[in-house]
Amino acid sequence: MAKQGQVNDLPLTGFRTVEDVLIGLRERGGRVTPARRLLLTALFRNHAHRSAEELAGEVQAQAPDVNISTIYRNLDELVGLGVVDRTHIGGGPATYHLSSSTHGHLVCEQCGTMTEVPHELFGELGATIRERYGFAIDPHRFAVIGRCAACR
Amino acid sequence: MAKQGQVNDLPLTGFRTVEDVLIGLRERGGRVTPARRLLLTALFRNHAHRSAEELAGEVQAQAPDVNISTIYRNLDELVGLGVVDRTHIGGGPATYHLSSSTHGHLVCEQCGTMTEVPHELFGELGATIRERYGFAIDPHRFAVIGRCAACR
DNA sequence: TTAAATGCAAAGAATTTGCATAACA
DNA sequence: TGTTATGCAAATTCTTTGCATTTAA
Repeated sequence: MAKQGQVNDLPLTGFRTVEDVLIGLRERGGRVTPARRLLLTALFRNHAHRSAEELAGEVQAQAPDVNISTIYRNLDELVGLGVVDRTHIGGGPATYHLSSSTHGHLVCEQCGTMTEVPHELFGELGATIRERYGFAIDPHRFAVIGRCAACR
Repeated sequence: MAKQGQVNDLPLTGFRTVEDVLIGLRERGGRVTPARRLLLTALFRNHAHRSAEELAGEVQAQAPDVNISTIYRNLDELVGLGVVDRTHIGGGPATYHLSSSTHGHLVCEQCGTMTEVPHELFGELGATIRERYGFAIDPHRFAVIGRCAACR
């Protein structure tokens, strides 16, 4: 059984709206609460990377009583469901944003297999490279050469 | 003037041994202390990514009185000097390791220019990809396609 | 001698957890 | 009604900082 406050964490895919996610959540045994709806609304409002504290601020603008621990618990849940991506930057707080479906590729130099991986994986790298070298990664032509699990 | 406990932080390059770094440090107005020598010795012993706490443990095996705050202060200094790289993984503690000179490439899809960038930039990405997909990036064939500063 | 480095303790920031209460389904 | 979710406070983990003391040069 899942521990308290955590729904079945199989990936939740194909969502497009706040209500989509909430419905998926309910189908998995979770509950639709005001805090969850407000958090998702904040996340859907824009795709910027925001800290738990920033998201809490946005939620609290509507519902001042929502505690930051509730934000953390719900973010953990959404990360587990694949709805949200978490990124740890520098020494600062983790940032969260809706996971996107764009992707990069892992190309095996041995068998040529191409594995799609979520574009988010490269997000931080892309930002760093742009900053330091003025080099813009082409997200649609992003490929990494190496050896796949099968060939190793 | 640099604040207390911090030497001139221009990059310190071309070091190969613990003593190299210590000499460079002294030339910049820093001092050679037992704690620094032990920390560098630990870092040079292997290139694994280790947390401040793990490094403190190795130093304390020789000199039990060295405090973790001294480890943190010296690591900060070495990072500033370019001798050590710091990586923030997951939610856990930062990890440190000697900076290496190996590199990857940024290939411009327009002019074909190839820019070398320190391999460390890809370190975290490589670890993540290996973990999640079992895919091993070839560090010598790591190339990223995009558009260079000049062509943008 | 004197500025830099250290030890120690305390503060800080980010996140997690325990538990009683509230509220979805 | 029976869990699940929440609020609140306290605990944890990692890191930084203030200050008196020590020490390298």
